[in-house]
Amino acid sequence: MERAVAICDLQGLRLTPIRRRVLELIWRSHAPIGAYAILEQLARDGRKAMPPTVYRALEFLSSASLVHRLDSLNAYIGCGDPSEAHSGQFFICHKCESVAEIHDTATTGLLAGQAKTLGFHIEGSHIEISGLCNCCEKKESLSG
Amino acid sequence: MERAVAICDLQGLRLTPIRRRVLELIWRSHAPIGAYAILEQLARDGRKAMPPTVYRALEFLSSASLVHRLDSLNAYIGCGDPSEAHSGQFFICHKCESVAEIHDTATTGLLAGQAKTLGFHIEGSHIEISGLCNCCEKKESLSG
DNA sequence: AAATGTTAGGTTATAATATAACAAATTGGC
DNA sequence: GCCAATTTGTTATATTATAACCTAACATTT
Repeated sequence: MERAVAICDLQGLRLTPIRRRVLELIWRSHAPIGAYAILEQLARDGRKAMPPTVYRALEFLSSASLVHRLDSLNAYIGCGDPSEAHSGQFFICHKCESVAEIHDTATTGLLAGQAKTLGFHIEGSHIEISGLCNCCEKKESLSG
Repeated sequence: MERAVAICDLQGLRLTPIRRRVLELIWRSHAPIGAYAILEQLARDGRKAMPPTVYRALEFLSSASLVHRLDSLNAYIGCGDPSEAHSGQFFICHKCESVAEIHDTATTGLLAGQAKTLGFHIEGSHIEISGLCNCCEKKESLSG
């Protein structure tokens, strides 16, 4: 959290109480969390927040690269390394919902090469891979 | 379309009239098309289809690899090469909505390597890259 | 042909996700 | 304090997706 504050300060961004609270909730969740789940949590705080409040906070946090939206899940996770450029690879376990985020420049590079061939100008290379994490796969092979 | 029919026959899948019609509509659209847009088209045909009808057809076509769902758009496109394994890279222009689909085994291989390091078992490697296509980027640079 | 099982489609209702539009409040600079 | 800009509140609604249950079509066996 301190890092998040520092990052915002550095860039002149305002990490207001709501935004900060949403960021905390995302970090505390061990799995990707959806907008309406965040809304429920805020309601427990006593805040009577409405959807736009949450979506605005999420948009702010996304554009500050403090969280990532996982399109395949309609859900959000904290960014493992906000200092990195905005291009990562996400390995999402569809069983336990854990997510591993890596930043592999070789992959990004290959895609950049393909893009060049196509004449395509990449703006955001964000990759979601679905499968089973190590732990869940072991469980599968036991039961199967 | 003939290919689609052939592929289904080969695998014992039933490309019923509705499924076939949905597939046609997806192919005729030059951009990714959403479920409710398909629904409207079906309505113009005179069919009074309801959402589940469309979603079922889409699920069938997806699992037969005849179409791909683009999570970042909540929309569908025809698969450029249904004979390929189910792992492609999609370069999506956020201006004109065109999509280029490629199957780069090098990229898939790199990700497989990363997955191995993580102990992750990949089940579907479907990559969506956002940016500007060649054509739209040129237009941008003229106006900017 | 009748009985049966399986797959596909129809129908109703509702869940889940996301945004538009406008009003009010807060913040930071002057 | 006052202005302008940004942030948040509020109401309403748009968009996307599925649950649950029923009927129809078709295939296989009897």
